[in-house]
Amino acid sequence: MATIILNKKIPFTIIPKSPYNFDANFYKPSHFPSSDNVWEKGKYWITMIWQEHKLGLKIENKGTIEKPKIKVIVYSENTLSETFIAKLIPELRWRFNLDQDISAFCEKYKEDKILGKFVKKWKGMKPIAANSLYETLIIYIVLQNATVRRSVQMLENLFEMLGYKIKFDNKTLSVFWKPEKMNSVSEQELRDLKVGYRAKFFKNFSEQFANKEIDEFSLRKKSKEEVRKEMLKLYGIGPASVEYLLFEDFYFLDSLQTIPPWEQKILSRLLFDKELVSTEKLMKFFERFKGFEKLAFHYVWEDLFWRRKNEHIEWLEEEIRL
DNA sequence: CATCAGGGCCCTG
DNA sequence: CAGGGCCCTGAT
Repeated sequence: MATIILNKKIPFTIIPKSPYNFDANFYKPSHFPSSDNVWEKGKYWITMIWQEHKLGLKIENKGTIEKPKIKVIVYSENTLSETFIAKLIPELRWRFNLDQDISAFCEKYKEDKILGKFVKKWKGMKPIAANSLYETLIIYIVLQNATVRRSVQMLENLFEMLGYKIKFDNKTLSVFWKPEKMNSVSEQELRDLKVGYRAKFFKNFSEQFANKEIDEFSLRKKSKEEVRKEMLKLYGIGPASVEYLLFEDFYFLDSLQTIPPWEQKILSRLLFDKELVSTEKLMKFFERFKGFEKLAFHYVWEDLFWRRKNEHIEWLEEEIRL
């Protein structure tokens, strides 16, 4: 696959709502790595396919948590019009969750005996989608019933067959494909990429996206229960995936209905120092953060994975099967 | 070498 | 509502 070089660039500055924690938002250490994005402290690169254009985004932190400011450079192959950029900006504001106000949460729990230390450490951290809904669904499917290594392998195999490589700002990254493209290949061709039974899930929802039966933009305006209902209709999306979607992709901060087995094991150790605590008890633990149950979960969860970058946590390593 | 479970979900009974 | 099957892999 030939690498497409992106030479044209358009820079601009955008201001997120305060508090906004650049590094904790653009980089989620609990996520598995994907070649469509890369993070360094204060910097982030991601690819995007938007209105037929393959874009490279370089995003830099130029502010602070209290006074956030972000510099964006959009790289492209062809010159982009002003109207294109004008329409792109609101999408970036959504994808990187620049407008959601979480100051009430940070204020309320900064002295909390459980959450206080996490809020102090990660003030301004919130969910960000970064990818489109379609791309996120692909990621959630490769996550299912697989170890990290295999999830990475499946996604990279898919990139190789269906995606593109672009080079900008000295980074070579993958770009996702459009649903139409995945819909046009056979189930067997997908299976050859070692995605197993997931092939039929991919085919199924790629077709729905290609036929415009799913509209991400109207979903964003719907209530949590409506989104849940719509997403559960998708073949291959069940309770665990929907739980993640509601928070990470639709930004419902209170969405905590189920705790999947892997999360259950890790939270049991982390919060209760026990092998296995019932999901009911774990859910009850988060009840005190009314309206912010999942955001509270996120602070505790990501903090653990940030810690993992610097210290060796034996029991955690055993749960993260590579 | 064989067996098994894994960061679920679907389908059946 | 419980439980088997699904794909592929690495661990045992």
